[in-house]
Amino acid sequence: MPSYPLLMDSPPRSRPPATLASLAAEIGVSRTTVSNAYNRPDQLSPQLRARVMEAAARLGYPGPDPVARSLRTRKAGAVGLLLTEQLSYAFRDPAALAFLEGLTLECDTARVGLLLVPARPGSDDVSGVASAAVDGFVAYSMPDDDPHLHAVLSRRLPAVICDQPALRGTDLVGIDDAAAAREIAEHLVQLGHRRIGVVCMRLGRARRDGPVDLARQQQAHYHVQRHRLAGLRAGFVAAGVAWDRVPVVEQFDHSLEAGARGAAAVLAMDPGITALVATSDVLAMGAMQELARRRQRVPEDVSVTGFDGVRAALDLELTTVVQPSLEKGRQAGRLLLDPGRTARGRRVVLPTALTPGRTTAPPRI
Amino acid sequence: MPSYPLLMDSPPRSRPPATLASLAAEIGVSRTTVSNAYNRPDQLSPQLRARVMEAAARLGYPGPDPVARSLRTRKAGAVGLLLTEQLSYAFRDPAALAFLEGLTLECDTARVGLLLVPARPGSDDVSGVASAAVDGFVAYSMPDDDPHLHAVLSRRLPAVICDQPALRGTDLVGIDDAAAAREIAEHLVQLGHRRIGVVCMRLGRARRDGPVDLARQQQAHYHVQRHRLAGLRAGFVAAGVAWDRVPVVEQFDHSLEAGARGAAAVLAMDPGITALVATSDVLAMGAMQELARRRQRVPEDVSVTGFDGVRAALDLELTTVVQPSLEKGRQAGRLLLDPGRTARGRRVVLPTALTPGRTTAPPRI
DNA sequence: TTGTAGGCGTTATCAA
DNA sequence: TTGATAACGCCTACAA
Repeated sequence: MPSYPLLMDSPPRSRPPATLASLAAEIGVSRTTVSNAYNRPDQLSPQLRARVMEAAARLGYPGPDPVARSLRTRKAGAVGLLLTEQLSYAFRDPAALAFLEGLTLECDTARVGLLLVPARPGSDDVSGVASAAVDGFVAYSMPDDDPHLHAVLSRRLPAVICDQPALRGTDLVGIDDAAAAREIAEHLVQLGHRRIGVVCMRLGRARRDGPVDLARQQQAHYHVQRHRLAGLRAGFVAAGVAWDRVPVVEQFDHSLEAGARGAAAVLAMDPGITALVATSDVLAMGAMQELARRRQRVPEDVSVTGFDGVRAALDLELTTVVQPSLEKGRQAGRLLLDPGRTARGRRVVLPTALTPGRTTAPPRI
Repeated sequence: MPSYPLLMDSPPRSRPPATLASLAAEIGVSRTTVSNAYNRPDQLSPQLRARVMEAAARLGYPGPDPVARSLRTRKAGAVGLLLTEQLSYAFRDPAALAFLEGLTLECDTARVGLLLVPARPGSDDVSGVASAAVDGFVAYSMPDDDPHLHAVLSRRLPAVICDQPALRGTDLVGIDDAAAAREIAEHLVQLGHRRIGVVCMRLGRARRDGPVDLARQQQAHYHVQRHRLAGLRAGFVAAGVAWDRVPVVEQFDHSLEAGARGAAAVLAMDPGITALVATSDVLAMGAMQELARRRQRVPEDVSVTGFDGVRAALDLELTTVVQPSLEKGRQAGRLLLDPGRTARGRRVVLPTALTPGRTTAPPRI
């Protein structure tokens, strides 16, 4: 990597950087006047203001320091976004991206920045949360035992939790995961499926891949997954399926590859399933790749369902539940940025729609 | 939207929020001691520290205020990212996403947050830049006349510019756009193409769609586009192509639809082209959709090329130039966060690779 | 229209 | 090991 220390054209670096006070002294006016020149131009004669600005340019004064201003006004002009994953990871999940897009939309109109706060799942270092200069937080899909989340809550700032977990005293945005999952179960039951398998996303902070027993399903720290599994179980049990015989496989990673691995694990546990339920579209699409490798046709040999309704899944005509991910982001932003924000504990539950595609059909024979 | 003002379980709101000073007074120690309890635990007897923390919990003191700390230490613990588009837009561009991913990777390891600073193309309101509490900025693909960019430069903070524009005194990360574009031209020339059309991205801040004359090509405020067009021109002119006969169509939006419209416009200007060059993969993929609608086969009837090497394009086996978008983000982050940062005006030029796919072939006849 | 002065909450420095 | 003091740079009543 070439590195040319080129000619500096930055202004005289000798003098200490100009401040509002030094600028005021320079032109022989008060600090108030300089402050007003920036924040209340109408409180000033145009000539005086021009003089101030001219001097500012001359001395290289970049305008009032945002940090000092924040300290004084008690406003940061930014909101923090807490993501469960290493930041770079979130950008790989289409549903998370849609959420982010919705949130930024609201931040744009409210004229506030969005601070991405890293929250590595393995790390208990919450300094990123503690040191974030923000007016509030949005927590996106965090497990209920995540220290970063609790660090957010202890900051005593406005907070909106999206998807999970359900905590008293903060605003919530989400969907009815259990009901939506149950619809999937009923759809498959109605088609005639009784022998199924499930691939779900991570249920806790620790890396773990493989079969999940009922206890772990019910104790999952990711409420979304817990509720989706509960919904599936309710739907299938109602149709007489013995849930303890249903292979449920957890995948820590959220990727096509993980979906493929999950499908393989499920098939190893019961090669005779007629339907494979995934708790996300990404996992479902990965599962379909695995089935293709095994020359199993979808839906003739095995039906497959997803969850989320991401673009790629809809293009594939995957049977899935469509949820308004972008709208979730918007609602989270609105709740947080709502100027008349007084009541806490508001809940926004967004609608979902079971969307049958071409990946589900009656079981063979 | 249901909205339940539920039971507040927030602690006593009567008292004014605790501060380091009030906490110190409460337990009868100095502020220094409390500060040390948080920042230099080893400078304290364990018992005293325990007493401090206990009192903090009791009074609901959330720890040192990040803004006040920033003011004192002159460190914000965050970097700002300036994007040319409404934030929500950037999340639709795979190359921008890859860049973002690379940048966040570096921010993660450096333990700093990333502040997304909105910079609407139409707006001249640079208050978002002026009020960003950050230690430095990364400007991603901004036009050279953008007021937000100049606001960044006048903040006198470390700044790294990615892709464009080339400005003395700041660090730069990019690729050799002209050379890469010229390779595309030479590839097509070698195949035998002499009658071509071009769809390019926006060349200025104002919305504009349609044919672009040479003057506008050479005055484009987006350096990347300017250099790519210059590279194409150089390559084709060298082969005897009369550039002023080549239809070049600008598209303000960056989407598949825009690519389709651009292709349509080019074909309207010269239905006899044998190759269509797009200055981004997204535009190229949109153009292919338009060609498909017209029952023009690629590459039999028309060859198509892109630029960027995004995943979807490579899956389609589009002939394109692959550039290391994620690596650009990393390099930008490194340059900015480099602790030994003294020299300005460093330049990092990353390699590109012309990657022939299945969308280019010799012209028919 | 302009100026005075106090304080926002913290940390660095130096002394005890 | 602990404490006193002085900034950090700004905003905003209030007064002139």
